[in-house]
Amino acid sequence: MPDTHDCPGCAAPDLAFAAHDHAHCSHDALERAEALTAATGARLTPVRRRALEILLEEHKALGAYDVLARLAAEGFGNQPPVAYRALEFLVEQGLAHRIQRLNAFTACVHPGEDHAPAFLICRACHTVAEAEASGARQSLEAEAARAGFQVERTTIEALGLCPNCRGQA
Amino acid sequence: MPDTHDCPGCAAPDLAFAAHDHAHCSHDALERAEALTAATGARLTPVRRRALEILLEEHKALGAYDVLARLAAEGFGNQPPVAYRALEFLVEQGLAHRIQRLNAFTACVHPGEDHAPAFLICRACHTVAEAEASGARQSLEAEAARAGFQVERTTIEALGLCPNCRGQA
DNA sequence: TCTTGACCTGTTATGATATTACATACATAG
DNA sequence: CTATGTATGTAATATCATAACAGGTCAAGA
Repeated sequence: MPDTHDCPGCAAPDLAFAAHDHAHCSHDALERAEALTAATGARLTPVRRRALEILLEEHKALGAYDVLARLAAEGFGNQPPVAYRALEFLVEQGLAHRIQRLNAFTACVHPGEDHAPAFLICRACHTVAEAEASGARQSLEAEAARAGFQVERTTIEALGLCPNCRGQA
Repeated sequence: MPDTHDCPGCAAPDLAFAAHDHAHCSHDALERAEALTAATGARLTPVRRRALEILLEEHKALGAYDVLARLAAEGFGNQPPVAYRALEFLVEQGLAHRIQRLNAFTACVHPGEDHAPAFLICRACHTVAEAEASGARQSLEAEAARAGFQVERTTIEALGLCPNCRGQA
């Protein structure tokens, strides 16, 4: 299993926006997913695995129905729960994330590493990058603590323009 | 028009979770809303004003259809766009916020003051508190800048337990 | 005054997202 | 082999959101 230094997500915070060997990038994530689920006993079944592969194809967020259409075309069930269940599993296992702002899902770029992700969503090309949010998360927790609030889950997302689309505007 | 020191939102970051004179709190927000819209020329029409009053009744987030039902019962239109348009106006004017995690809306507790809000959402009682997110937002911007990403809008939300519900668990 | 144009409200229709409930299949521990 | 838990498939429905168009109001300018 690769260590942290091999993790493309960690090595390049702007990974999603930069040209890179995406085949390697997604292959790596898939391998990690297999290792992780094997380690915890979670079952990465064919639908689930395929759903993850679909999310890994691009650094974008896909709606459940987009994923569903792809799965259905490949012979899996064609009703919404098929997609929602697979996606829910991936999110629970930390293999994918839900982007609240888009009601959509994106593959995690460094599964298995404890991380507090923030998402950078380009409104022009719809690329979604996963950035480190530990600083933001800490601030948020501190503010919450002031109000006596106990944080369980956080949503930290930014909408804007990625470096590529900025250039074109 | 009251200055910052009269603002209940600023005075108490845990306002929503604490017992307080809510009649004064919501009345105050409504007054501010009137002053603000008058100042900018925006039209706080009857539906819009009523929608804001409905949101101000509680420190919770209401779905568009909840607001719609209330409006319809009072003689306004009963089709979705009626609610969505009023809510959209309120959000644009900074009089309400959209809570992405809940697909719902909540009244702003200190309209008119430039602020970067974070939301603390209690999963037990569904109270939504507006906290200061300038620290978190700064961290997020810094991280985004590292990737060359230009932030336009942020979503910063925490789901967890409010002080009251924590005690009961 | 009349007209124009901007904006607001209402309604119909539809689209997009998500869940509940139940039936069937499949793996594996006993 | 069979009981149990878990995964998958499907039907039906609930929930959230928008497009498109019609009619109303109001104020600015011809």
